[in-house]
Amino acid sequence: MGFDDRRIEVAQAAWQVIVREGLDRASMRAIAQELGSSTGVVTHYFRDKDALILFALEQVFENTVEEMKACIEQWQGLERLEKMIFLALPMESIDRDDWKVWVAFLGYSIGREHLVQEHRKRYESLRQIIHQELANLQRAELIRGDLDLSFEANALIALVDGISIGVVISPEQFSADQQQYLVRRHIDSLRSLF
Amino acid sequence: MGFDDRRIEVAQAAWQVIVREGLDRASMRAIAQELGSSTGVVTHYFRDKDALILFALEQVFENTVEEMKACIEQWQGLERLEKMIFLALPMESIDRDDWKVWVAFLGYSIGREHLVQEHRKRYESLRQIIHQELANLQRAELIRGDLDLSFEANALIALVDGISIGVVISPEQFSADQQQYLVRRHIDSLRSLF
DNA sequence: AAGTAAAAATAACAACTGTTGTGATAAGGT
DNA sequence: ACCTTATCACAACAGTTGTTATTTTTACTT
Repeated sequence: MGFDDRRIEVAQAAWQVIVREGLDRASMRAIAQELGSSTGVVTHYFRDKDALILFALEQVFENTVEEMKACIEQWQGLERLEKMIFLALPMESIDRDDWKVWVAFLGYSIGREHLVQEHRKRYESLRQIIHQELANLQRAELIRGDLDLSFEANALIALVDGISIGVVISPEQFSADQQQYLVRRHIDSLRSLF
Repeated sequence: MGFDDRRIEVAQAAWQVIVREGLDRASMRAIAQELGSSTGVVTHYFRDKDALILFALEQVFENTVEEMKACIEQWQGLERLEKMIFLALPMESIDRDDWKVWVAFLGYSIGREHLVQEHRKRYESLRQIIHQELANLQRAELIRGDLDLSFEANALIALVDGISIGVVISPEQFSADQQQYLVRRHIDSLRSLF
C-alpha cells in the first residue's frame, strides 16, 4: 500500500466524519479517530487541514467526473447526455452522501474566497463537459440550433444542483423516477422540433 | 427601541459576519464586535448560539416569504407565480447576500439533524405557498390539468435553488435576464396547450 | 431623588482547535 | 546485523470557542 493509497484512506475517513458530524466538526482528532489511529497520521499525509478537506472534496468530484466520461464510450446521442446527468444525481443513498459532502463544502466556502474559487474551478470543468456534449448534439441536429450552449450547460447544472439539494434536505422529496423525469423533460425541451 | 428590535439588530450583525467571514467563523465575539459592543449583549438577547443563528436565518427566510405573499394582492394568474419566483432569485447583489447566508446554513446543517429539520420546515412552507398558487392556476385552467402539483412545486423550488447556488458561486453565471428566462421557460412548459 | 429592573461590560471557565516538534516503531535495502 | 527512511504516536503549544457568573452602567418608575 503506497503513499497515495494511504492518503485516500485518510480522506475517506474525513469524508465519513463530514457526513456524520459536519464539516466544521471534522477536526484532525475526529478524523484520526475515525481512521483508528493518531493525529500524527493525518498531519503526516497532509500539510494542513485545508489540504485535507480539499483533497477529500476532489475525490468526491473526480469519482463522478470519471463516471461521466466513461459514458462517452457506452452511449450515444441524447441518451448519452441523459445518462451523464443521471450519474450526478443522488438517486442512491450512497450518492446522497457524496452530495452531503458537496453541500457541506459549499456552505463552508461562504466567506472564504479561495474556497469559492475552488468550487468555481470544478463547476467550470463540469460546464466544459456538458458544453462539449451539447455541441455534439447540436452538430448532429438532435437539439435546436439556436441554443446558447454555455447558458444551457449552466441551466443543466443548476437543475442537478437544485434537485440534489432538495434530496439532501428531504430525501423523500424526489424519487429516483421523479429525478429522471425532470431531467428528461428538461432535455426534451432542447430537442429539435422535427 | 424595544426588545425585539434589538434582537433583530444583533441578528443582522450576525448576518453580516456570516456573509463576510463564514458561518463557522461567526463567533459570539465576532458578532459582538460587528455590533460594536460586548459579547454580553449577544448572550443577553439569545439563549445560545444556536438560537441566534436560527433567528438570523428565520429573518432571511421571513423577509422573502412576506414579499412573496405581498404578490398575491398585486398580481394575477401566471404572472403572479412568475413574480413570486423572481423574488426568491438572487437578481440583485443584496439578494445574493441572503442566499449566501442560506447556503452557509445549508452546509452547516449537514451532520446536524435538528438543523436539517429546520430547513425541511422552511422548505415545507415554501412548497405550500407554491402549491397553493399552482392549484389556483389549475382551477383557472391556465396550467395543464394532469400535473402533479406537489411534484411541480418541488421542481420549481429546485429550479430556484439551482440557479441561486450557481450565482452564489459564480455571480456572473446567470444575468438577471437569464434567470428570468429560465423561470419563464419552466412555467411555460406547465401551461395549458390551448 | 431613590429605588428597581433591564441592559451591557467584563472576566473567567473548561473544552476544543490546528499546528509543531520530539520520540518511538516498523520496513526495507545493503 | 546495521543503517536509513517512512510511518506513526504522543505531548505540548498558543489561540479560540461557547457559556456562565459577576459587576457595572443605563433607563425608567415612583
